[in-house]
Amino acid sequence: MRIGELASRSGLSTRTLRFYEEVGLLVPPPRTSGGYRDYPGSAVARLAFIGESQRAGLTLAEIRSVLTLRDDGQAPCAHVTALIHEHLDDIDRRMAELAATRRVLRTLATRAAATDPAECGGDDICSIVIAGET
Amino acid sequence: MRIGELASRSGLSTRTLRFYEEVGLLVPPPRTSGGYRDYPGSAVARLAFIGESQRAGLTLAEIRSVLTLRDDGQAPCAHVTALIHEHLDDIDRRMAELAATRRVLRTLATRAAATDPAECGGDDICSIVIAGET
DNA sequence: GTAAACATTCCAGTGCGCTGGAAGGTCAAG
DNA sequence: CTTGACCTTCCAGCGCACTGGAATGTTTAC
Repeated sequence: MRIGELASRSGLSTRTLRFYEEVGLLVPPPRTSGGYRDYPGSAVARLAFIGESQRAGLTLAEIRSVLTLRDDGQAPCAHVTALIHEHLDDIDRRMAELAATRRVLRTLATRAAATDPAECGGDDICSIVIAGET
Repeated sequence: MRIGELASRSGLSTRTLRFYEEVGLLVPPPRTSGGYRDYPGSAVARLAFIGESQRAGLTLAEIRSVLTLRDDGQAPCAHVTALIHEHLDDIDRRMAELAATRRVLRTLATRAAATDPAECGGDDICSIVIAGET
């Protein structure tokens, strides 16, 4: 199948497919006599795997590492399991960071609600963000 | 004060300070006879404001927009309040996304725990990520 | 007088996942 | 035979917040 068909079957652009080849996610397929890429049917499943892995938050580099193992004939189970747990930890960290930022913003929102714009204009830049000694 | 002193007082690098000037967060200060930047004391408070705004999750472009209002003599209260609420919404969206990704990963972790590496090796790439018809 | 610490400018790169344009070659339908 | 859809390569940029190096100039301390 040519790149356009693979694109519409996978929901990706032809540009993205060529990019995936460039970064090693897709094995360079054989070419037709005219020089067109000629993908095997299995490319669709490979792209589905890539998409699912992305939805799980894996980076392209990590996905490539899994695919490379597979292409070398090795079972990637252990590697995949490790990646999953790394990402769970990562997500927990990021959620904690977001929660902290959210607390900061909530404080500012409260302060904003209590601020009279008329009295805003002291020496500081913005008494909502950095509270003055009021 | 010269750039090195401002850097150590603010905890930023001299590179970052020059970068901040380049992107319009710092007003270009006067220069000494030797061509060195000569910052007013108020630059410290300005950088504190920038830092606090960043901790609240504002982008440098947004922070600049607040500072520009201030530099033009206008009270940025209303603008700041709007930014705060935009970011709160943004954070809620991102936390929901992270939670969704986390659910995907939890599913994969469960599947990984139930996967026997010995039987991994079918036609698919990884039965943890995309479950086969087991 | 000389060395070290500090400053200047300019250009360019980082990571991530694409996306865009230009200039051209190939193939099927009419 | 021409049109138009499809394909090719190459180079370049996005957004974000910096960071790095090179080559050079200034100030301070001894």
